Amino acid sequence: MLDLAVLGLLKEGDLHGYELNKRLKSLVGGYANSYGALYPALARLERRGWVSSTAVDPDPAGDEQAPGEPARRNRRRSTRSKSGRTRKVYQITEAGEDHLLELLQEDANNERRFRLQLAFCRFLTPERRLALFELRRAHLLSLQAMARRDPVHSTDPYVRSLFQRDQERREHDLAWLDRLIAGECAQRAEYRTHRTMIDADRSATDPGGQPQ
Amino acid sequence: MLDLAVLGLLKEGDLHGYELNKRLKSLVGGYANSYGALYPALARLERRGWVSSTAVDPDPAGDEQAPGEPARRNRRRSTRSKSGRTRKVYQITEAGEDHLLELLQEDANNERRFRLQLAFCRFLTPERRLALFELRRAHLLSLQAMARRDPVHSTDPYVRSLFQRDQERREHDLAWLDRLIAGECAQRAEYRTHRTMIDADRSATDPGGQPQ
DNA sequence: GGTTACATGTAACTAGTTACATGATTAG
DNA sequence: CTAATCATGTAACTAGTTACATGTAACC
Repeated sequence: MLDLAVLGLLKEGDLHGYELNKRLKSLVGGYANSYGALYPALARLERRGWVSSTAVDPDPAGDEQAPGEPARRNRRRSTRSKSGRTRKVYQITEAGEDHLLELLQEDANNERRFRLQLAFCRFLTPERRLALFELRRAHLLSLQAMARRDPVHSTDPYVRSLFQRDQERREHDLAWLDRLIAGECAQRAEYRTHRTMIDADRSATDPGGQPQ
Repeated sequence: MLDLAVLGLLKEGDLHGYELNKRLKSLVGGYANSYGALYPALARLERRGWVSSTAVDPDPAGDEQAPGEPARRNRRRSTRSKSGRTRKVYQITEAGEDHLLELLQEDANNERRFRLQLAFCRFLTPERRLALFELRRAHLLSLQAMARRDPVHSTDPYVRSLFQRDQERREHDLAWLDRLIAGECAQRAEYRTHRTMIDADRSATDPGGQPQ
């Protein structure tokens, strides 16, 4: 799961571990500053060839930075910015990008995973993205069906309140997902309309087109 | 976490592992039929003296059953009901009940744990129950504050949609919790009114009582 | 001169899943 | 007779947390 998050964040741009962790915290709702998971994950990703790393000196003789580097005099504050020690900046590899696309499509029966998949689903093709949403939708529907099949037996008010909240949450989630799906379809329709208009333009002599 | 769920369920009545797992499935939203976690947990709980177990033969020479046992002839279907093999029925011990009360009060910053705490919070005193709710409320408020402090930077529509859902969920959850808390306070007020009436009855000569 | 933030990492632990092994009983 | 359900368990794995170790540099 961390793999998905890390690869997704690295696809947006190169980062070092500490910075990755900060972004993870805001991305995953209430994620601990759990370096104990992140650094081993980065090492693993590198071993498997999905990311590569570059040691970056805080006081750089390094010249790998952007070509329009600020001049020497304000380096001490601007390029070093803040860095206690040498950082390891990670980049995603081509193999890593392929793997990311795989991770973005699997399952969707896991709340946390789907959250990450959604956060990076823009990297998928529209078709695969829609498939992901539909998969999640099917899962939510099956949960809802299960809940309806065997309703709460308990008479305890706290348990009943809990289960009612669950149901409201499921319904809210489904409505939200449906809006996302509708958005996808609208986009697709827009694209198709656009293409149709171009087609019509290209062959203005055509009389009917497709029915409906 | 399983400890909490198991002790809570056993406090309601003696159960064997297989049955426990079925109840867990409905209690914890979408819990796998994960015997690989349950049976080791039961063994651990027993080692620590929080539960004790009794082997129950499916074709009982056993006489531990309720005194009003149905007669011999329909035993083969009614008392055995369904049992492929010898079951191990677990009971909660006194030490286990103490431990359960501890588990019911710790933290509340964990979604899944709080779910279980709520499911069994009826075993707490009203004071401790209210304290639990307030703890959870404080946690939700801090999450909300955090989200407000650094809002979404991303312009990606999927990410934005995700974070908006998060906020709606937080608000819905808080409102729900507030209703629970209000319920607790109402109960307390009811009790106090009741007691006051009794007090007034007992000493009808008393003129003022406490102001307000 | 102490606290906070930057930066990387390890070890031990918590928590749960997946897959397997085994075997009895019951319903179709 | 075969599939499903009942019933208990183990082993290997996935996933993440907590606590520790280490050191720099900026902020007040």
